[in-house]
Amino acid sequence: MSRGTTRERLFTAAIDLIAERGFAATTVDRIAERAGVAKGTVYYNFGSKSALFDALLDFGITRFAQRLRDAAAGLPPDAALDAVVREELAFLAEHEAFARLLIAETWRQGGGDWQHAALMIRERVVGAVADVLRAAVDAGLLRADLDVPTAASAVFGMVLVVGLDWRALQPDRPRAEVEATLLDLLRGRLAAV
Amino acid sequence: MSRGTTRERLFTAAIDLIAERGFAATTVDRIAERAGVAKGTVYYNFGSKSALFDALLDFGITRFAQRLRDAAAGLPPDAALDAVVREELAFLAEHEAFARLLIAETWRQGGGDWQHAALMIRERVVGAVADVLRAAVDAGLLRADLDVPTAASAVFGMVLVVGLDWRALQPDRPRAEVEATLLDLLRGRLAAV
Amino acid sequence: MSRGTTRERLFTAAIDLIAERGFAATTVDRIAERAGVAKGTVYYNFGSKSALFDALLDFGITRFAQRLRDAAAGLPPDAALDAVVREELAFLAEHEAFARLLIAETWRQGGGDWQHAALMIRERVVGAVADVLRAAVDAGLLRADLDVPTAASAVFGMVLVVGLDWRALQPDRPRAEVEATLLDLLRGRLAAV
Amino acid sequence: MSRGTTRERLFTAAIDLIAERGFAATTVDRIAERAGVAKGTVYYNFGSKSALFDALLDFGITRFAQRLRDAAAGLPPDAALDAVVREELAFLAEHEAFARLLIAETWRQGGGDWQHAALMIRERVVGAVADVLRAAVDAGLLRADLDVPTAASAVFGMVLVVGLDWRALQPDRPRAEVEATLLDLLRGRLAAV
DNA sequence: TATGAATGAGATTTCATTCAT
DNA sequence: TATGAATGAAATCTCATTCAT
Repeated sequence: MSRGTTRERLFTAAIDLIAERGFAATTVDRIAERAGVAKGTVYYNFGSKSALFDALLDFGITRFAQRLRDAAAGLPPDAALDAVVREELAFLAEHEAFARLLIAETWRQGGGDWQHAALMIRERVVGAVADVLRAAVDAGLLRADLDVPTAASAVFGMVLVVGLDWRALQPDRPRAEVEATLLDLLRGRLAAV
Repeated sequence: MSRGTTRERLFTAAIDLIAERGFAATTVDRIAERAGVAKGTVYYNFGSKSALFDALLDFGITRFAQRLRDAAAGLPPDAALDAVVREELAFLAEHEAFARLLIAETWRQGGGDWQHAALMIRERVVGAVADVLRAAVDAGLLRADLDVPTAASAVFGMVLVVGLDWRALQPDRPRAEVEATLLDLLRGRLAAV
Repeated sequence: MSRGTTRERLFTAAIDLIAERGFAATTVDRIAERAGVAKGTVYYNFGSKSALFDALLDFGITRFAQRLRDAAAGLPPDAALDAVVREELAFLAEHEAFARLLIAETWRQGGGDWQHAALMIRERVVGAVADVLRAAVDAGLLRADLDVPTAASAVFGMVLVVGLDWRALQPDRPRAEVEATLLDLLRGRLAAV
Repeated sequence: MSRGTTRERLFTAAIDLIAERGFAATTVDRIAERAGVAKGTVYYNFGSKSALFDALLDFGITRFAQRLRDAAAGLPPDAALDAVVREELAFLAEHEAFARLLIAETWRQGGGDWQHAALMIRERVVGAVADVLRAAVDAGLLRADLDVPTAASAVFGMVLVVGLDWRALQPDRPRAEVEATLLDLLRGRLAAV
């Protein structure tokens, strides 16, 4: 089996398991078992459990950010914002396990390497949202004095939490409904009249 | 040292450590060490590591929910929504470690005990937000067909993520600025004109 | 069981086993088994396998050096030299396992902590021999220009190697005979006439 | 690359590493890495880690013993003893890593394979010293009742320990000085007058 | 002749829990 | 009410060896 294939199998297995139980509670034994390889293979490929986690986080974040950028590419600013929100929700639904992992392992403090991971999230995923907001500001669609980083964080967080709650509490609900509520909220269309 | 004092010291120590490393990665040894007591004392007072965590979560959530309810109490619906957002942000700033713990340990699945904890969050904290939204709908301030649970989740999540990013990335920024951006976003005041 | 007792039992067990197989080939499992304690107890008391080894080396060297000093104490320089040689041989016979460990694990290079251990040997055990030689020089019994450190190293090494070969190859030979050959060699009494 | 070259590169790498860390603590991975070949190449050439070690020990000991015999060949007994000591010291200086390996891995017991290696040392290297001593006894230069095996062990050990201490502690000291002290000690020329 | 990904047995280490004091 | 030495199950990690290429 090629090295690449093995690494991907381990990624998939690890994402699922870490999402379910968390990083610390997921054993290398189980990751190897689910990937269908020997335990030593994890260490041959990644060196340590936490190196596997780092690689996996990097892999997932890169894909996530790229998805958001691709969704917005070429659209006018107002449509781009809707597209980014839609795409984030779609990604969460598709990669629910990774989303759980992201929210559970990201907001750490002090723990050395985790700080680094947290910054990666901000820079790459939230950054994609911020870029769209900034383009909307430049196009005159949003207030010129908008606090873009905070707004990007707010949009990203709102969709993330709503997405996870949706999957956890009402998984049978159609995505369109959840999406509509989010877009209404975002566009200020909550008022009664 | 009184029992109450010992328990409180253990609470504080556990919150800090779990916020830093996560529940599974926090050892009873370190909790006891930071609290300045012997390891056996943890077991004498709480019986087990997870019982300590449950007690701590219950304690924190009760306070958090009560703060949100108190903030909204007696206010007209529109002012109540602002007040709840303000209070959530204030609580996050005051109890940053607990907030990190909350976001890190809540969205788990399959873990058995964790499901229970997750529901407690939803029912008690997000419930406080939902109550305010429902009152606004009843008062005709918000659309009658508003998806209240989703909106509550969105509001709670937006503030939570923005609050943690604020503390992590720009701790010196005045709370008023962050608050203003959040309220504008919530009230649909982002449009350029 | 008191902590002191447990540590001593682990020392004894570890010295025997490391002498037989070497440090790296001796498992913590076997050390614990021979000491009659659980494996975790080794870690509770010493923190790591190599910390146990360091403690054990320090313990053994301290005893060894003290035995040599005590043997020479109060004797005139010429008798002191004989006494030190006799005592070194006696110690090797009594603590054969520790002697094997000493010779096997001491002359390492580069490996970080081992350098430190090697210096301890030199400073404390060989130092005891050097002190006796220096006293003999001062008393006019040995050449004033004697290279004391090298001579001390030579005397120590000669007795060490002879002692280990004796135990390994001819364990039934009386110590007196081996001792006599060593003292003759040392005193320059090998010549035919 | 020829087979001979590969084997030599592996010898050199293994000697250095085993001298630094010991046999058990030296991994086949590191040997291959330092030799600049793939791990499988070690197995292709030697079949196993211990076979590599055996071959290396045999190679080194053969050379060592031969050097001692060559140095003594054709000399009168008294000059031969000096020559053997000088040559041993020279060999240690040239092949310091091998000497460390020798002293570290020789005095084991119970290890099964090691017993064999230990006997090889005794028979071949110390045997060369013993032969010279026996010739001196036969020539009437040394006491007829000299315990030749013990004396050979003593001479070999003295030079070995002094040589390693010299390289480890005072590598810049000229060999002639160390040599002179050893020969004086051996010839009983330590007395003050 | 050489490679290096994969293995799995066995090593070191961790840590929640117990219990005698 | 509190302690901390001891435990042992279960975790992480190592590494000699194999084998398809």
